[in-house]
Amino acid sequence: MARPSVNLKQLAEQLGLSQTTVSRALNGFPEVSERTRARVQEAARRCDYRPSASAASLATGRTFAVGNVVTQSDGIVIDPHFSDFIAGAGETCARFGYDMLIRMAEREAEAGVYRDFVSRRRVDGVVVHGPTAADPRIAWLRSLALPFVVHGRADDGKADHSWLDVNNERAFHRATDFLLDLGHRRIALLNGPEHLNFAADRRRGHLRAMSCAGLEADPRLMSAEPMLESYGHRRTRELLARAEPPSAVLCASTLIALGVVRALYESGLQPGRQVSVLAYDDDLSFLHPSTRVEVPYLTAMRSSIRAAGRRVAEMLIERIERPEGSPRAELWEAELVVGTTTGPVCGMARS
Amino acid sequence: MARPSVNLKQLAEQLGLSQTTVSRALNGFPEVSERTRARVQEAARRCDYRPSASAASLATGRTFAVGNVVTQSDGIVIDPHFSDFIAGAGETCARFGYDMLIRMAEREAEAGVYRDFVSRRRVDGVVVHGPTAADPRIAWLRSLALPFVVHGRADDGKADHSWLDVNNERAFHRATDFLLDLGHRRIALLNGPEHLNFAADRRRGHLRAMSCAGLEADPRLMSAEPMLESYGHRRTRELLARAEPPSAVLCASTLIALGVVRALYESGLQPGRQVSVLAYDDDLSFLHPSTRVEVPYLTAMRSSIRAAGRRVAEMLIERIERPEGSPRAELWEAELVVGTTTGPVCGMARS
DNA sequence: TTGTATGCGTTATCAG
DNA sequence: CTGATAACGCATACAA
Repeated sequence: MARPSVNLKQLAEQLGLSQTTVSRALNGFPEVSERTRARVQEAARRCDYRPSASAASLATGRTFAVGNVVTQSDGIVIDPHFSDFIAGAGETCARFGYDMLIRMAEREAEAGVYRDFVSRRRVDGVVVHGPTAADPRIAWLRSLALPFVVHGRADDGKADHSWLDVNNERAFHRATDFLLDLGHRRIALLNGPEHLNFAADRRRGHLRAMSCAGLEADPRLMSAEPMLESYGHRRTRELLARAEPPSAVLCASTLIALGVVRALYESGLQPGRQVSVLAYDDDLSFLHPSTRVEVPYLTAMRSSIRAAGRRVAEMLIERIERPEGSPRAELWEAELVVGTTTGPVCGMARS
Repeated sequence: MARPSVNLKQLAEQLGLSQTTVSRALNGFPEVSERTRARVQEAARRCDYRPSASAASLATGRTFAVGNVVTQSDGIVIDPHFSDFIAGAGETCARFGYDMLIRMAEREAEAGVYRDFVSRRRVDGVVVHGPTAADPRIAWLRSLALPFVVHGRADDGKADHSWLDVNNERAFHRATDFLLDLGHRRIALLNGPEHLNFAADRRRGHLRAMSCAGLEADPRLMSAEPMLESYGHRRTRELLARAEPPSAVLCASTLIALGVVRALYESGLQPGRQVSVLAYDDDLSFLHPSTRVEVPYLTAMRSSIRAAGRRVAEMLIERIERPEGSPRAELWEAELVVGTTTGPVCGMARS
């Protein structure tokens, strides 16, 4: 058992003051004299006094922790996109004196976890990850009166809660336009799981761009799976084996793109030459330098998921600390970064 | 503000019992009659009663949370290896009713975070990540009497605390032997940062294997950097540009290996033909299907970091719940998985 | 087998 | 400006 340091009572005794005064001095209450405050702060520093989190929490109802439920429904658990988001959120939390609480659960148990968070007063608020169409979690959280911010959009974003999302539809519209401008017509879409709103939005953006150009998207060129390197690899091999292979591949993640590139090379093709590759780039920190280099390698629509994490945490803390304020919504635009993996349609893959 | 459900007092009143009896019934104390217990449990379920975490924590001193300090000293923050470990630890924690607390901090502030954890009674124990030679954190934690388990080895593993590590030295010894058996002599090592023990151990294993074979390792073929895809890519291009390029590359991570493979293909070389690639494989879940296939792609020394996370959390919870027990230490062996990226030395790269 | 009383370490209310 | 005193919600030593 870890033994704590001094507590408020001991500190007060040592100073010859009451606990009340010491508490007020430390918590920045205005009515305490400057002389006393200085003396108290000095003593607190000397004794390395810190208030017990559980005692403070019991007294105030606040925990200074934000919850994150990690569901492990599909085989994959914590994917790198998620952990980069957490890294960003963690930065903000640390800055504001909050901790991040992570709880793993089956997807069906997620409602129970929120209830648990509230009944046991474990967190002050939560981040909702991976919203789906008509996501039931929104209603649960509202009925629990637990502050929350959605990373992504639920209820088409018109709901009365805070959210932050990337304009995925426009990002994939633009990405498709870019490929169309290069002369590509047979464009494969390697999307993420489309029960998730962000992936559905991306698909819609792609389809809109195609139809705006008077083209019909070939459903056989579209797929939706968890965003793994192996998905890009396997799917690309399948696509290349067809009678009419695509001349361009649009990927929902740089991880997928790595697999696509690997498969292309294995088939003796060069990305940007025979087949163009364009990916959505979450600016993952461990792939960072692949994209953030002098001459970008991968052509991509980019928006930092870590920055999103930072901002979402800010929004959540604001909801927690000023619940009377109105919810905020932000829609970020991804930027197009032109690298070397895209080029005009040419060669064997001409359609 | 989230409004809680019923508390113990209300539940007791409702049942016409004392808080004590209700508490005991719920916590499985033997002295309560079965009839009463059943009645209490039924009522608790009906009211969805859950004890307040802060109140319970204040009364017992336990928090049912384990801490993880994430330092962001180098640019990279949460790398995928870390998050996969967390996923494993999270599984165990969930199973035992613990939550994972994540706090981000600068490396220099880590000592302060542990003190904060203890003084404010925020967690019951912590996982120590990325131990270095003569890691000061061990002493801090011991002096704080905070239960901890090290993922990796500190103090050469002879210290009086629990730890779990992979036998990195042997893994890289074996990996090197495997390449030597294939006839490779010029072997490049793309290691992780060598101030971390695991990387230092890997280097040692590699060097030992070389010297056992009567060979001298060429320091110009060895490098140590954060384990990014871009590192593998850039470094491979450098190596290939030399007068005497290596015929084999030994990587500290599959992420690095992906970059190596990409660079090889860009140079018109095929992994397993002109240049062999062997990686340490943490069995990262999002790369899982690339490596866990019928015919493995990448030749690798494999040990699941997620399984390590599961086991470390078990060990930590055991330390927390039975501090009088003796610490445990486990050294896991990585298994060799032969894939297609290695082959006998041949062609241009013959040395 | 059940109940009473007290402590856990803060914060907050209300006097002075 | 400062100080008693009462919550906060649970666990537990001690009585009955």
